Amino acid sequence: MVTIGDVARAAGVSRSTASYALSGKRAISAEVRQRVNDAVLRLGYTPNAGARALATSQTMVIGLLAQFLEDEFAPAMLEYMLGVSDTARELGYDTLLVTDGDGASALRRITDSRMVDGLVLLNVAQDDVRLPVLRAAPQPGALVGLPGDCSGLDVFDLDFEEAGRMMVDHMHRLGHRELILVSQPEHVVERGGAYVWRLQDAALQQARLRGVTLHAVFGESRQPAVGRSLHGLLDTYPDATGLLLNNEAAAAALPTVLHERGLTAPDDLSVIGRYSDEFARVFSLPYSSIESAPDRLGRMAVRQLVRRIESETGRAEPYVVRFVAPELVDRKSTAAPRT
Amino acid sequence: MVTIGDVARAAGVSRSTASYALSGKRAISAEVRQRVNDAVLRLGYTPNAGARALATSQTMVIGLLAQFLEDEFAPAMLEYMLGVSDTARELGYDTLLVTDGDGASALRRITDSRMVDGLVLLNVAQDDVRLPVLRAAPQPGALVGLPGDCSGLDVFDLDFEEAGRMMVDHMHRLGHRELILVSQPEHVVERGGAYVWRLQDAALQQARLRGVTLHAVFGESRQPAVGRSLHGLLDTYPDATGLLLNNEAAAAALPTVLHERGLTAPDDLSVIGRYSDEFARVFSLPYSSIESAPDRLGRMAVRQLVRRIESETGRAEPYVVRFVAPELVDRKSTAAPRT
DNA sequence: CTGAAAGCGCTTACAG
DNA sequence: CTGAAAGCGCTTACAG
Repeated sequence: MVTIGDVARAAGVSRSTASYALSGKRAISAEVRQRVNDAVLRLGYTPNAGARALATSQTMVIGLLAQFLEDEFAPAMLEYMLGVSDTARELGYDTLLVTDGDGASALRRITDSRMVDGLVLLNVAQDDVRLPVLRAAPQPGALVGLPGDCSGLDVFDLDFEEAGRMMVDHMHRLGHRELILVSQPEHVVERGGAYVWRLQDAALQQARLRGVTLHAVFGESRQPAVGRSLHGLLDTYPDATGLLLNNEAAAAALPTVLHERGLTAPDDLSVIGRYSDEFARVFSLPYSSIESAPDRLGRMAVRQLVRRIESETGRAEPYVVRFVAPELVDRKSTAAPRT
Repeated sequence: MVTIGDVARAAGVSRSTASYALSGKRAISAEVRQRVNDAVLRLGYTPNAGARALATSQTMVIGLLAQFLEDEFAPAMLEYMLGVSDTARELGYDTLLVTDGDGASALRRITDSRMVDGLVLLNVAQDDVRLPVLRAAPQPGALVGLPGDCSGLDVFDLDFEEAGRMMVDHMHRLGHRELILVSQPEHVVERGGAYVWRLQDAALQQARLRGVTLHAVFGESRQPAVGRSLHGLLDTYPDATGLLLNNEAAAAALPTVLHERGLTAPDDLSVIGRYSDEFARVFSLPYSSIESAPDRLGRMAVRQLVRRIESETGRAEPYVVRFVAPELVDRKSTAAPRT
């Protein structure tokens, strides 16, 4: 292994001078800088990450905690992960991916051992057991997903309340008076998936306001249950003319279900989902949707995290809770109801 | 930060004794061991990962290189990633996720700086530019995907040749005499996605052997092109009675396409894909498929990698190239052709 | 503008 | 069975 000592010797300078020449942290004569750079190239020197971390207390790694729970939809998670990983790299950080079932103890392991400079948590629950660990950690943390208690952390999420209202208003404006809202499975709610009820409660309230009947139900997230459950709903509420989906798995399953029933959107049924444009493409989903902006949320979380990591003042800045405004991407799956 | 020095002082022993008590690498009196353990618990000590890495030259991290290319299908990649990450954790390793566009220089960065003890590469191409870098690295590497040159590396992949033959034979046995094989986009082939032609060539040969007409074509991987291309194929080969898919995006788009044409599998068309059971569930795909076993391949790669990392003899063992035998998962999407 | 030295927090021969 | 010391490869005050 070639060390900075080798570089220094080859350049005929001391190790400290070699180090400073590379970091640029103090003035170095042009000639010495040149000799050091030449030596680096000639020997193929790269600083040892562990040694640097030990000396500087900076690892240049951020931890990404992603939980892949049985009843959650993995492909949706991937988009957040890539947003985080790509942004981290742009800002000079590598990403330690943690997918442990037990997120709290994994988090403790990573933070206590100083493997990372900061953390991004995905899929954050109302009363997330990882948060007390994260608050107690010496590293700053950023969340994608709104918990009950945001203290001491930066939080980024879609404005699910507004998304719920938008869905209802859009349908109401077209003339719909009876709608079905399919949320995530009840398990997700029980586990504290706050976005489920944030969207649902707002939608229900808006429906009351507009005089619209809204049947709010929990969906499923795995085949074949998700398909069966959609069939059941359409059987149960035959007069509903619009379908709102806050459930990626249900959205992915809907084309098949509609096909099996011989229905077409928007002729027979108007449909609005809540997922990203990328998700729509990947799953060939022809339904209008509220853009969930996973890449943007991942970027925002990492940017803020790195700001806190890198600046003294950043550490002390007040914590932020930032909501992305929902946007409706029109894919022509809604229309006036059949009369 | 609490260090092993703090633990040693609290336990009234030297730092080396504290270290040995924790590692168990030499005999320690029961009483001292007890005092050290108590101190660890009381102070909440966790070893500093960077310091340990520096002292031992072991990071207990493996690097996972995943390339998300524009014309490849991300959700399929996720399954491999989780197989790797979960297995790594079981074996005591964390996972550094690298998703850089430029895989070769990212790989060099990770290996030169000694951030990882070993590497798993996904999505390996015939003439993968990352392989020379990996071979030159001091850490061992394992591949998921078969390159042209396997020297110096452990390689794991699905037996795509056998998969191609199985698809053709299965259809032939049911009485089909004209089939369409939809592969990945031509870009994937040009970039060296060897599995595309490994399956295709074997399928073509088997078709000749059986007297079956096989139209082998490149598909697309993004909406809306993938749907249009499937429509085009069904228009071009109206007499084909069976469809073989070596293209996850095409499989995901097929339900919608068949719906739009008013076709049903297997009544109007027999279909076999090549994807995992998990993928079938996630995308609600009702088609029989050759199991691509991403989790198993990820596990195998990590197991072998860790064996090489951890044992002296493991380092020296001959390199392996191991193929997973394809299995056909029957979802009742094939039948005798309509006469 | 440059160098000698201390220190980051571990592990592990070397001594006893 | 235990301790004092060296060393892993860096960075960064401290001196000049």
